[in-house]
Amino acid sequence: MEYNFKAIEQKWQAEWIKRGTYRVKEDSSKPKYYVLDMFPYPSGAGLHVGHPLGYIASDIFSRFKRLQGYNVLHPMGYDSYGLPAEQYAIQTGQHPAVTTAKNIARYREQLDKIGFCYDWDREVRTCEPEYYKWTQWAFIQMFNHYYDKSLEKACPISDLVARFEEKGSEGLQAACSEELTFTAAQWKAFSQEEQQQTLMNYRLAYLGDTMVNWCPKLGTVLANDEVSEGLSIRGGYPVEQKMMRQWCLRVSAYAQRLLDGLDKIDWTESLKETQRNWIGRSEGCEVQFKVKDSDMEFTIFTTRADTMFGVTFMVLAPESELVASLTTPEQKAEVDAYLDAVKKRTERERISDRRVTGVFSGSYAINPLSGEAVPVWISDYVLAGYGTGAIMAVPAHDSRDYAFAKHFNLPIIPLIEGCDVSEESFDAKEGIMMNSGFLNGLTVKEAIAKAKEYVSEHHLGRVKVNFRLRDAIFSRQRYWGEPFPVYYKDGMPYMLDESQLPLELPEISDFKPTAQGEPPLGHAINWQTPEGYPLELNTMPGFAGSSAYYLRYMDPHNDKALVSKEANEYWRQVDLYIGGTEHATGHLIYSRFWNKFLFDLGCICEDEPFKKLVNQGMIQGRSNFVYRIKDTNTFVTLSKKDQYDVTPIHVDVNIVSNDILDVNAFRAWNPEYATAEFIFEDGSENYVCGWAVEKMSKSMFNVVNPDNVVEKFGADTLRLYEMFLGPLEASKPWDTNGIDGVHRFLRRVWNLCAHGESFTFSDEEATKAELKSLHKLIKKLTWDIEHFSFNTAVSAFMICLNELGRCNKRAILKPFVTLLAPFAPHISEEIWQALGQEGSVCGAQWPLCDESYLVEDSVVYSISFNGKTRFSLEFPADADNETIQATVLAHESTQKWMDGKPARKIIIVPKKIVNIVL
RNA sequence: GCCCGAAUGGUGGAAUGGUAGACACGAAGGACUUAAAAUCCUUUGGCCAUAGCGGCUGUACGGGUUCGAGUCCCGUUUCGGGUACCA
Repeated sequence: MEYNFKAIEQKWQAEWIKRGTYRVKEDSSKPKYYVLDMFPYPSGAGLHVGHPLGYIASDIFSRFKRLQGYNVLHPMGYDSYGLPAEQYAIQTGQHPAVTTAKNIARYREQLDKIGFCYDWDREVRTCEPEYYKWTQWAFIQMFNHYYDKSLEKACPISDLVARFEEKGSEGLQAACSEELTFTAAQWKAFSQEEQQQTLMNYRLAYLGDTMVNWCPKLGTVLANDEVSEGLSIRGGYPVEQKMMRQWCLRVSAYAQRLLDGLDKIDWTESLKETQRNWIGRSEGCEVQFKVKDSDMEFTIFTTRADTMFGVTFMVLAPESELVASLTTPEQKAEVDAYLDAVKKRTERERISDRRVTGVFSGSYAINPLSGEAVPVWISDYVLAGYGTGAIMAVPAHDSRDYAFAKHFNLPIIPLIEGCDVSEESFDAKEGIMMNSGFLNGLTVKEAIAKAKEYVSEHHLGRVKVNFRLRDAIFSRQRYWGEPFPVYYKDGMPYMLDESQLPLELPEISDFKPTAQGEPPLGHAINWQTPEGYPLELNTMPGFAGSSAYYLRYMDPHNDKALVSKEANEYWRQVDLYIGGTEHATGHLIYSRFWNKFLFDLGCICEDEPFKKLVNQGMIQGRSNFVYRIKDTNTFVTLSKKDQYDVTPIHVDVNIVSNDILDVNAFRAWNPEYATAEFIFEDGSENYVCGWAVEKMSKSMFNVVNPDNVVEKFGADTLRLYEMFLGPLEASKPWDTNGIDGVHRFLRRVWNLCAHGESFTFSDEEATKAELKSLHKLIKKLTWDIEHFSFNTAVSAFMICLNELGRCNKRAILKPFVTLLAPFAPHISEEIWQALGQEGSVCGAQWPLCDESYLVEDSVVYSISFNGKTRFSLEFPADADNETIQATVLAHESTQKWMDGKPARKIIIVPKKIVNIVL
């Protein structure tokens, strides 16, 4: 009876569906555990072998927890709104809903073949109305709330209105776009429109004029995390800065809580650090500078208040509103020319070309500490969006200011004793202050504190904490996304009533912007409320649907709430989240924000969504090359390629096995190579290919599809092999060179049980040695799985099998297949059944380790001299240190090595080592 | 530039400060077989020795702590990831 993995896997996959093996219900009699994968965007290319890496790991973990008696929630779904489907629609005219459904079906088929234990009854798709109803609902809630900094939580906007009616803006501590001051009387005198505009300044979802990343090629704005180095992540098109009126989420209101929350969760330090940098808290102060010969003043932000005596000029961002008011008539022409030049440069040019540019505004500012007047410049090295869009420049102690000062010949005043600023600035925050009035003689740290104190006491400014984290731009000028539950009346936005949700995405046939430049929804017929008010034409971005999907899995069919209180209080939060690091500053920030907001509303009971997070590494492609001798159709094997003038050519990795080319398949691969000749390795008919690690992509012919692997070796082999490849978190190339090893392992397991045409098992009792191997395995596996060390776990099975030899005793095999079940569920089920066990191995009990089997009878000690091993001696396991010492010292080899000298020290450590120091 | 992370045989990779190279691939040799596949056995870091025992050396490089360092500390190099005028 052969190991017919194909038949076995089909049989059990069908059986699991029939039995509903993986269906899960809330069950208060069992402890719960929630294991989640980052749900995929179903792309047209299907899954490649890199995608299932994390899914396999989480599947093993889920099955393990289940065997340990936990009630495990392990769902899967699709992030099914997004740009690629829409780009494809523009190119081909195929409706995104159609291609998305097709892609999902393909993904499902591929996932099913791998034998995952998902509860598919809980599947969610972000593009379905029953799902995005709750995305829209959350948006309405954000619109109707503001963030109260004194209470450190979101509060209803009606509270804010009541407050304004009572005492205006006095004493208000709320997250806002700009600080406003008005009295209750003024508030009451505001027109309806003015009141609404004022409230917009505080809402957590607000319509704001902001600098956005505009991608002309995609015809939409993008969030900061959707742009990298001036190019869009999707498609790699250039992005430019543009002022637009957009829906935004006030994520920045939660900056401090997002930062503090990191200390409470079990994520890798590096990922937390990435988030900390992205949030970018910096403590400093705002200082007001008066403009010379004018009653104007402006505010700057600095973290180095100690360097105020070294300010030799000021710089404004070109986009700053101050530019217009501070530019003098004489300088106007020059400034306008500069602003024009800056505007023309794309983000990408600004990044690649770091030339120092700038222009003098004509105005001077008065240093509030020294009273001196310094020129105000305008330069694009100052960003409008951070701090106040204006800085004080201290060229001696800031490298950017230094470069600017050198370029424009501005003075540089050193402030720290002994520093040399003739070649470069001294940026370090250390040393003793000089040239700094009342700060002289203090260390930099002391000076920072003192200067801050001085500034606040003398009302020159205030202590301020700034964050780098920006509000999220939430509008996309695209079709394939959630419609906003928003309509406009007299130009003002209003939210639909909750009873009108979901607002379904209308059908359109043209996915391009309208002739008037409106988003594609402008093509929709009757896109208005029943009362005839026009609906919002933008749609929500990709991260909208993925920000709370983990909550929906808890209660996916509830049409009364995102998640019921009971379901949420049972499942609470994701215990283990597995996914890639690429979401560190996008999804993983937005989800935390969204979760904290819902927590503030009292909808959910946990403040953080993902308790533990594990990042799986990327699987890269391993490309193969053949070497064609120039101007011929002859190909030369790897070891001889240097003897010829050759061109390396990518060859499809699917016709290469262990780097050996299937030459017939190669001839058939491409008509061009039909008549190819080969120069083989010496003494064989083998053509050996070269290889390189590259990104997995179609153009490199290195994409490996999991279906092909399943077809050839079976799902159990794929699962084991992906884990065996190396540590889960490490990036590694896909390389099938070792897959025979794990496949052989499974066949050996099979062959233990299968003899001739049936299964035979021995009923004999297990020997002590067999039990020892088994319990060693139990102990190691339990530890390895809990620590996500799946590669060593797979090795542990192989070691155990080597030790067991040909043992086919039921007493050993039953626990063995239970242990194997999380890794290779299909073969485990088959053997479980053959053993005559009831039910499914998935419902069995994880075996417990009996440590007594692991106790050794005797222990071999290595005897070392000065740390170098010289010989070995065997002792009974219970021998005490004194006996060991005495025996070792009396041994003739010891006498030889000690050569009559007394030992200085004898160290016996619990690892079978005796070390003698001479 | 800044912040992380890594570096171990021909390859993927093991190793709570305690016999480095587990496990697997590949390779070499052998058994079985008409043959192939499959299976099984032996060897496999390097150098030296070899009838046999064995010896030396070795975890990117240079130092240090320690009885003992792949592991901890300091410095250097290389590679990978993140981020970038954030004042």
